[in-house]
Amino acid sequence: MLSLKKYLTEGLLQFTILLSLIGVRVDVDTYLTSQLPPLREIILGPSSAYTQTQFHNLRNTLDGYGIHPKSIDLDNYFTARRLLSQVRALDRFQVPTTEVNAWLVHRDPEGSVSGSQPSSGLTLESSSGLQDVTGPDNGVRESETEQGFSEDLEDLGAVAPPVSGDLTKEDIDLIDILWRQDIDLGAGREIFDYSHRQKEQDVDKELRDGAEQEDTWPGEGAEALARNLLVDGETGESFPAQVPGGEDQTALSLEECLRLLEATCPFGENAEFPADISSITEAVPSESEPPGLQNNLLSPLLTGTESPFDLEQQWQDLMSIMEMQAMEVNTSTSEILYDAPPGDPLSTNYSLAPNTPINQNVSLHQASLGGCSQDFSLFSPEVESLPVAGSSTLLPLVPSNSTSLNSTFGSTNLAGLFFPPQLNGTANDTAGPELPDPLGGLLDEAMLDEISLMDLAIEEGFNPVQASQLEEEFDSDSGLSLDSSHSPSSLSSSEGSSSSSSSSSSSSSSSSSSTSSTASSSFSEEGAVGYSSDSETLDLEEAEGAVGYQPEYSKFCRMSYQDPAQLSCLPYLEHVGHNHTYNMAPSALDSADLPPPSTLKKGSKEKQADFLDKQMSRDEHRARAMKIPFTNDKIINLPVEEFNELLSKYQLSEAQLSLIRDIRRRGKNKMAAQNCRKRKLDTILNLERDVEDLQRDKARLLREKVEFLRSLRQMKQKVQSLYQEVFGRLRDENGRPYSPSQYALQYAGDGSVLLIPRTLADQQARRQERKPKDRRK
DNA sequence: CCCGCCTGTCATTCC
DNA sequence: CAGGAATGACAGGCG
Repeated sequence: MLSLKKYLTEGLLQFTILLSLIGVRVDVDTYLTSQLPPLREIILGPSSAYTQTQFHNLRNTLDGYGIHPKSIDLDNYFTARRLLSQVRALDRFQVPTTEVNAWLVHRDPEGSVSGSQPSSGLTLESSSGLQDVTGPDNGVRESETEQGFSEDLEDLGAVAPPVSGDLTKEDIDLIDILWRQDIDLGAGREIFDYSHRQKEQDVDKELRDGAEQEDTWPGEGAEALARNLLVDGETGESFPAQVPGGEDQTALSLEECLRLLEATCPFGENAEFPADISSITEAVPSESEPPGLQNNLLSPLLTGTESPFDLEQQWQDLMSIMEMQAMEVNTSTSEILYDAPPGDPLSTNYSLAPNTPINQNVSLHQASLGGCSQDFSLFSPEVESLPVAGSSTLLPLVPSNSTSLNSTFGSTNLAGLFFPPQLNGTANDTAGPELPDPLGGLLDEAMLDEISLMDLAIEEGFNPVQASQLEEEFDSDSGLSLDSSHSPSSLSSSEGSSSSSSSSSSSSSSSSSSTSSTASSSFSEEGAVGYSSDSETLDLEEAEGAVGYQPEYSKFCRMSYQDPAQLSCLPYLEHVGHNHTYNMAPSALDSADLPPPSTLKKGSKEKQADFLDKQMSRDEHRARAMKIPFTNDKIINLPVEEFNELLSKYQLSEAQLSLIRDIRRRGKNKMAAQNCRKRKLDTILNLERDVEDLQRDKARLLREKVEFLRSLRQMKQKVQSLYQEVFGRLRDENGRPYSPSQYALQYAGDGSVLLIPRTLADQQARRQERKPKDRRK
C-alpha cells in the first residue's frame, strides 16, 4: 500500500510540474496554507463537509500518499499514472533537472555585506556567475527530491510572486461564499427531517461521494508547483556566458589604468622582475606573513566588508550546515569542485590587447603589498621617499590569520584561488612579504567585499587542495545547523532564506504534523470530530486526508457511514466482505431501521435484507433486537441536547437506554479511533516528508556552496590575471618592467590605477585596515 | 494454518 | 461532573 501511495505522491508532484510547465501556476501552497476550503473543493473535489467521504478514501487520494488498495477509483489512478510517467519522461529528457541558484546574497537590500553594494561590472559578473544553473542533476533530486525546488527559487526571489491570475484570493473567497450558500441551500435543514429525507439524502450523498472520488486524486504536490519556472536553459553553466559584460568593463578600466600609468608613472627605477614564475612563486609571502601581496591586493575588497569575525562565523555556520550534506553529495561535490573549469572563461575574457603580451613573470603573489587605500595619493611625498617594501617591514602590518579582512582574504586565499593548489601551497610557504603589490582598487569594492566574504569559505576548506579533506569533514560533522544558517550576512542570508524557505516548507509539513498533535484543541473548539476540512491548521494533505468526520456533517447530514442501505447503490463495494466501512457509503447501516425508499430495488427485497443484515454492525443488530426506535446514526451523531431530547420522546426501557448509550459511546469511539489512526498515519508520513525535505535542503545547500566557491575561485583568478596583466605591462622610463616585489598597483576611488612602492602600499593597508572596521560597524 | 492488516471495541486518560 | 476526544491494547475478520 505504501508503494502505491508513493506512486500517487510522485504522480501528483509530476502533475503539478506539468501544470507549471504549461503555464498554469498552481499556487496551492498559498491557498491551502491559508486554509481556504473552497479551493480545496475546487482542486480536490467536494469535501467531506458535503459528502461524508470516508477519510480513508480521502487519505488514499487526496492525501497523495498513494491509493488505497480498496479504492474504487483505480481507473483514474492508472490513467494518471500513465500520463504522469510521460510527464516524468519529459522532465528527464527535455528538462534536465536544473536548478537556478540565485544568490540573492548579492542583492540583499538590508545592507548585508555585498547586497547593498553598488554593482559594478565585476559585481554583476560575480552575481551572475553565482546564478549559474547547475547542469544535469546528479540525481540528488531524483524522484521526489524535486520537492522544494520552487520553494528554493521563490525564496531566492527568482520566482514571480504567486499572484498569477488563475485564482485570486477574491475568487477563492467568492467561491467560498457560493459554496457555503450551496451548503445552506442544498444540504441544509431538511436533513433533520430524517423520516422523510434520509434515504434520498443518502443516495444523493452517495452520488456526490462517487463524484468526489473521481475528482480528488490530485491532492498533493503543492510543493512541487512551478518547479520548472526558473529553469534557465540559456544560462546553463553560465558562468562564462554571463561574465563577459563585467569583463568588458573591467578590461576597459584596465586599459585606462594602463594608459594612465604609462603617462604618469613616476616609479621607474628598481624595477626588477623574477626570472620566471617559479621564482616569483617562491617569493610569494607565506600565510604567516600577512602583509604579503595577497593582502594588499585584496585589501580594497575588504574595505567595505563586514568584520571578518562575522563573516567567518557565518561561513562556519554555513559549513556546519553543509557538512552533513557531503555524504549525500560527495560525488557531485567533488565533481563540481574539481571539474570546474579553473577560470578558463575568465582568462579568455581577460585576454590582453594583442600587442601586449602578458608578462608571465608577474604574478599576483608578487603583487602583494600593503593595503591599498583608495584615496592613496600616488604622488604623495611619502610615496617617493618610501624605500622598497621589504618583507620584514610588511609583515607586522597584517598578522597572519588575523581577523582583518585583508588578512583573511588576501593572505590565505588569494594564492589558493589564483594558483593551482600545489603552486598555491608552495607560494604560501615560501612567499615573502616583499612580494608585489596588490591590485588595490582594480576591482569594485563591492565585488571585492564579496570575494573577501567568499574567501572565508574557501579558507574554510574549499581550497581545491583541501576539497577532499572538506568532504571528509562533511562526513564527520554533519549539519545540524540549519538554524545557524540564518545569519545576517548576505551570503548567509541567502542561505538562510533558502533554508528558511525549506524550513518553511518543512515547517508547513511539520506544522501539519504538529497539527496532528495539536489537533485536539482545534477540534475541541469546533466541538467536533477531528480533522475537519476547515481546520485552519491542516495543510493540504492533512486537510484532505483528515476530513473524515466533519462535525457539521455529522450533525446535519446524518450521513452515517454505517448505513447499509447505501450498499445497494454501491455494487463495487459488495466484494468488500471485510467491514471496512471507510469505503462504505455514508450512513450505510442505520437505514436498515428505516423503511427503504420505494425507489430502491424492491424486487430483491429478501436478498437485500439478507445483505443488509450481513452489513449491519453488531450494534445495529442489537438495536434492532431491542427495537430501538431510531437509527444508530442518530444515536451516535446527534448533539447531546438533541440526543437527550430524542430519548425523552420515547418510553424506553433501561436496557434500551443502556444499549443506546453504549451504541453512542462505541460509535463515537469508533470514529475517534479512525481519526486517531488516520492522524497517526499522517504524522508518520509527514515526518517522512520532513526528513526528505531536510535531506533535500541539505543537498541543495551543499550544491550552492560548491557553486559559490567555484565562482569565488574564478573571480579570484580573474583578479589575479588582471593584476598580472596590468602590472606586467608597466614600464619605467627605461622601458623596463617594474619589480613586483617593489611596486604594487593600487586602485584609486576615481577609477585610476596607481603604481606605488610596496612599503607605501603597506602603510596604506594598515590604515585601511581599521577604517573598514569602524565604518562597517 | 499462519501472518499481517484492518477495523471495532474497551479501558483509560485528558480536556 | 458529564460528554467526548484521544489513544493504547486487544480481538476478530479477512486475504
